[in-house]
Amino acid sequence: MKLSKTSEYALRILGFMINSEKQVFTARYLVTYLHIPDKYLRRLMTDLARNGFIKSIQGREGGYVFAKNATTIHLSEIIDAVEGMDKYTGCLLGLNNCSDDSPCSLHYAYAPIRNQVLNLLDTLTLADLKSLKIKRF
Amino acid sequence: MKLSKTSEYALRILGFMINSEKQVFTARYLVTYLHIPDKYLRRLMTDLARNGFIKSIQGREGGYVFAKNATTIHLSEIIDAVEGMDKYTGCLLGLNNCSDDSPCSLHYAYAPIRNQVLNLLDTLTLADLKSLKIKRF
DNA sequence: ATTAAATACTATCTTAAAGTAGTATTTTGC
DNA sequence: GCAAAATACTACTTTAAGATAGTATTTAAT
Repeated sequence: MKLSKTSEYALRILGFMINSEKQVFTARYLVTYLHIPDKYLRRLMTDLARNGFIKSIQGREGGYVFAKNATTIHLSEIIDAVEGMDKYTGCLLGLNNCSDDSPCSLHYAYAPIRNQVLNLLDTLTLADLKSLKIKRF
Repeated sequence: MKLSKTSEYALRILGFMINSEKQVFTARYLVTYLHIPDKYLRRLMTDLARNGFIKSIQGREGGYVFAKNATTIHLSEIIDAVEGMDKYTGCLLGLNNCSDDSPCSLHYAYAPIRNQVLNLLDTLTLADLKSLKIKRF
C-alpha cells in the first residue's frame, strides 16, 4: 500500500484526536505529541478543515475540533481528500486498461487482495480507530 | 500497494520478455511494444543487467536476454532491486515502531492483508507470470 | 484598547523520482 | 577496415511531494 506521508499524517492526527479526552486541539499541542513538522501540520489542518472533517476555531483559546461525528468519517474519505484514492485502485503494473475483462498477468492474483485493502479503508471510520484500541500513536 | 513507476516498468518489461517467443530483445523493440520512455527504459535495462536478472549483449545484433531461469526470479526481488521493498513492509500510518507487540490502531486490521501482498510477491516468479496467462501487457 | 495566543495565507526551498539529451563504446556484417 | 546498429555512460531538466519561513489575521483575557 504505502500511503503518502501527508495521508499518514492526516490519519495519525485524526486518530490521535479521536483517542483523546480533549475536545479542542491546538497545532502546537498536536506537534509536540505527533512529531510532524510544525508548519506542515498547520497547513494540513487547514486543509482538513476545508474538507469538513474538522472545524477551526480562530483566535486565542482557539484550535481544532471535529466538525462531525467520527462514526461518519471513513478512512478512505480522509485519504481521498488529501491525496486522492485513484492511484490505489489501479493495476499493479500501472496499466490503465487492466480489468476483470482485460486482466494483466497479475490481475487475478492481485485484485482480490487489493480489494480487501480498499474495503477496509471504505469500511473503517475514525470511530473504529478508537474502539480497535490504540496502543500508541 | 502502488509501486513506483520504475518498478511497474521493470515488471512489465520482464513480464513481456518471458511471454514472448523471442530470445533477444533490443531496447528499440521493447520501447515500441511497451510505451516506456526510450532513455529511461535503456537505463533501467542496464540496471536490471547489473542486478543479474538479464544479460546485455553489446554491439550490432546485441540486445538483452535473461541471465537466469525465470523460475528463480521472484517479483519481490525485482522490486527490491529497483526501489527497495522496505517501504511496503512498514506501518500504514508510517510509525517505525509499529509491530505485533506494539501495534498502531490499524495494525491488526491491516497487517494480515499487507502480508498477503508481500507473500504473493515473494512467492510469484516471472515464470508464474507466464503460466498465469497474459491477456495484454 | 492592548496584548497574547491562536489560525490563515503566500511564497520559497529541498529532495527524490521521472524523464531527456548527447556522447562514448562495443561488436558484427560487409 | 569501416560503417551500422546496438548498449553504456554522464550530465542535465522537470515535476511533485514534502518542508520551511515570514507575515497577516482573528479572538479572548486583562
